[in-house]
Amino acid sequence: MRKSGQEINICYIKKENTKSQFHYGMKKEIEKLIKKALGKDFNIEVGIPAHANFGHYSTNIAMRLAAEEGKPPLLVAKDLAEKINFEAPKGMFSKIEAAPPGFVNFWLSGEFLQKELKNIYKNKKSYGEGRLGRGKKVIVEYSQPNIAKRMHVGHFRTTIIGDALANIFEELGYKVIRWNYLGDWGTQFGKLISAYKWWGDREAVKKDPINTLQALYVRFHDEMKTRPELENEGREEFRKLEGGDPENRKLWEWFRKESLKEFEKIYKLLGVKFDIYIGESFFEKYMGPLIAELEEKGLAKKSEGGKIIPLEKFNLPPALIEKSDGASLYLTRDIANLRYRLKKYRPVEILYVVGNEQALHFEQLFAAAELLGLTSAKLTHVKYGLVLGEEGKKLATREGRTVFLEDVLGKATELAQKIVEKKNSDLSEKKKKEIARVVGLGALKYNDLKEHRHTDIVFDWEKMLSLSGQSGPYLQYTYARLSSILRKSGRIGSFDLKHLSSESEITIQKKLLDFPEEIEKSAEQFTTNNLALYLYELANAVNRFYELTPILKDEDKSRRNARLVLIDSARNVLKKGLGLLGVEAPEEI
RNA sequence: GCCCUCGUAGCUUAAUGGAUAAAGCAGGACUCUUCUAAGGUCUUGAUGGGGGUUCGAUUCCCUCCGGGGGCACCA
Repeated sequence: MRKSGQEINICYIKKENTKSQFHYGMKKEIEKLIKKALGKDFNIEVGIPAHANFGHYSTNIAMRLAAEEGKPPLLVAKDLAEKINFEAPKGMFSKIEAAPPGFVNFWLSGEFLQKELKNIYKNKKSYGEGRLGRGKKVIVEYSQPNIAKRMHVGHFRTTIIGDALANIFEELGYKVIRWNYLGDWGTQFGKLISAYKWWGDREAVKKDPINTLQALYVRFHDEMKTRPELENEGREEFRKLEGGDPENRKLWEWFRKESLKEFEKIYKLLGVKFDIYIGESFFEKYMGPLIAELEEKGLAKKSEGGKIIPLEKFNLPPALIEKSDGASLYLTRDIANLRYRLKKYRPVEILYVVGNEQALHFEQLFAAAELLGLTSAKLTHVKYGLVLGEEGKKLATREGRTVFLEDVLGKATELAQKIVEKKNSDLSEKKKKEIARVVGLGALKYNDLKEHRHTDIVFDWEKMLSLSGQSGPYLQYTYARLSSILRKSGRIGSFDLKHLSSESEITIQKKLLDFPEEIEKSAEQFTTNNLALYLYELANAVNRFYELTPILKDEDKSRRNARLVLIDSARNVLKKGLGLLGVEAPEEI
């Protein structure tokens, strides 16, 4: 994989640009309303307060206006609240009030919430979809496994974060290109070829390709400790490979083919798909011309036997693009890759979902892109924290200190299987097995996606396999229970949503209304934790609701059906939201 | 040494510069004759230290302390 900084945009702005670019949903509506009431353009921000007694929505604009106009904030807020009340569509709010020190708080009316719920219910398939990405392409690069190495827990993060972000952008109407940039080129393959020539066994590789190859690689590094000359040998083999040596080429192709087969198996287990598998080797043919061009334009120069792009003006160390032996480097291939993508696909944005440890590489890449005028897309390094070993240190393949993805998946499924046996032993074996798979995988994915991607994760079996509390299975459980109620209810007949006036019912209605904005936020910030938390809060509100409110037994059919509409809508949002996170929602659990 | 990143409850984490810092786990007390107890209810408990900007700072700036990662012939 790309071994593994703050997102870096192409203009070399160091800070993440997280200003709103999509905007759809209630906040946007209220912002428009305030603008109208204000009668002037002002940077208006509407938020959702932390406490229910401060309203459904809130704005601090009065305090900023007060500072500008030199008036008491609360007075400005009161004045503004009055104006908005006048401008607001009839029946939209039940209350708009000014609160000290100068907030304006908004409460949606029951009537309005009911109207919105009806919309959500009627458009259940499309609810959450945005249009802002229409006609635009985004390339999301993620997973990036290395040929001849087993995928480990580190790959899990890039793969599921990338997959979720791709889903989220798609939901907003973008055409998303899911790109698996394979680590299939570089000195490591010289080392591997060298190792194979020393100790390789054709039959053993055939039988168990990746494990055998990986063992060879680890042995090579071990032996290098006592035989340092091996290092040069590895480099030489890579140089030969890059020069077109038939024997090395053939070995490389073989290793690559076998590796891809095994990767496919894992992706199938993970439920992840890619549109394009183009790895580093694809760009080999562009290396010579690219380096020549960089030199011609005066961007690159010789240094210490190799060739570098000086990047002082970006306050960065020089970027090495050609080694003294003439071999190309990771960065060189990435520059070629970027140019290729921009030309062929014309994306508006490219996301590189790669660990924090590669921050410098991407700073250098983006700086080089600017020098070359490759500025037609916004480039973002979507960084994530490392998966550290239990002792809090980096897991390294070279030393053989890793936890493999397959083992994690297996263990999660096994644990889920035990729990299904205990909780739902009367289900068929086939169903139990399927539930164990979905729940085990859901637990792993949710556990990761619920944390901010910048956070380092210390590998911990127990936490990874958590099946209760804020977890994937909790959401799946809620979904399955709602499904069960709706199965038993039969067709929902006529209903009157006016019945949905209890506190818990209003909480759910309001929560459903926030869904589109949560998706938008995820896309703006390239995060999944907000969406994961949102779904948990929705599920929690729903669990509290049906815990105390029997739905099917209700004699009042109109009220019964209204409640069914409510939980059916919640069920659909849960399903769609989980789907965006790449988590399946089972009908039974 | 330079750069990136993180520091919030016993543990793992949330919080566009806002109002009473939010959860989960673990601990304690309840809760299944009632649509799945993988649930629900109650409860203990926190912003590393020091400055600054601001009406308001977990958030921005400076500094110190601490963890993790990176710094031209690996990817």
